[in-house]
Amino acid sequence: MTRTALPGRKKKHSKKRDEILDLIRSTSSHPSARWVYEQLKPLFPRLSLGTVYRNIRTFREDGDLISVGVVQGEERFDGRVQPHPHFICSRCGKIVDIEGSMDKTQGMSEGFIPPDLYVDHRKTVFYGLCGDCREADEKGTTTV
Amino acid sequence: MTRTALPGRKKKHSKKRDEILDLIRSTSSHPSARWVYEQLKPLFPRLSLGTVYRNIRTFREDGDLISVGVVQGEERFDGRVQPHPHFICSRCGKIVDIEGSMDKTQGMSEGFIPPDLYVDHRKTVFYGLCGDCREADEKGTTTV
DNA sequence: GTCTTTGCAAACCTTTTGCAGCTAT
DNA sequence: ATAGCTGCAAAAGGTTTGCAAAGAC
Repeated sequence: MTRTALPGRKKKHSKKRDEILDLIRSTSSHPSARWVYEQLKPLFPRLSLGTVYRNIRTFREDGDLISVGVVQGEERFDGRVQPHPHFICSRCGKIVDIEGSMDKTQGMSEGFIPPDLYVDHRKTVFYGLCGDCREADEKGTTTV
Repeated sequence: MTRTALPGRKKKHSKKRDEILDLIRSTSSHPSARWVYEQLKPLFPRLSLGTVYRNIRTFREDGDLISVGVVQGEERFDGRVQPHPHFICSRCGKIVDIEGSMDKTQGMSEGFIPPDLYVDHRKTVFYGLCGDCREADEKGTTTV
């Protein structure tokens, strides 16, 4: 699902669009739209935030990226599209990829899912404190 | 965590606050703040949306409810606070509780979580189509 | 030339907040 | 009387959208 391009949609090439996807794919920071915008703005002084939002939306519809979720009010994305768990720091919002296969289809048909529900995929997110925030906690130097 | 009441906070009794929590606890619809507001507005004509938001925030800080996540732009809550998986319909946003213990601490220390990350809890969400939306799909009568 | 993409700004929506008045203790 | 709570309206902050200009084919 979400793989079908809209019937009459034929894309034209766009440098900015390419850069947006490349950037998201090249980072492991699980960026927000604003972060992408801020990174690319120096390269493309005429870039606008709306363009970033529009392209990210299209990428998601096309399956070129996935949404990790909304963290502290901002939606965060991941260019690594194969399902995998994430860790999110409850304090600073940092997102870390977790290695593991627990997000595969396995475990989906174990019987506790009502039969009228069609499951397409699952997301697993671990919450807690990242190293930096835990250190700050121990020192009492609350950073965030 | 999120169980500690703020140092100098002593609550006074409030009928509206009680009703808000009771309502959230009594439904399995995993409501949004607005839904709660709309349900209670007839009972309390002077209820304001801000009050609902304020109380829900406090409940979450006190561990009286949990956030399931942001679905179609709205945050959704659950009065069933013990960890359990959820199913979210990608089309209509319906949320269903899933029975299972996969959200317990088990699986958290299986080695694939970097040691500097302190994991407090995890969330598992299944995505797909609920029965109604799947039916609509089959009939071609797209409802949502 | 046609259709897509973009910049810009306004609009949208959910959530938060300031403040004055009200309520519980 | 003193704190906490609420209504109201405004503000905030992220995301979407309308439209005209620019770009791709």
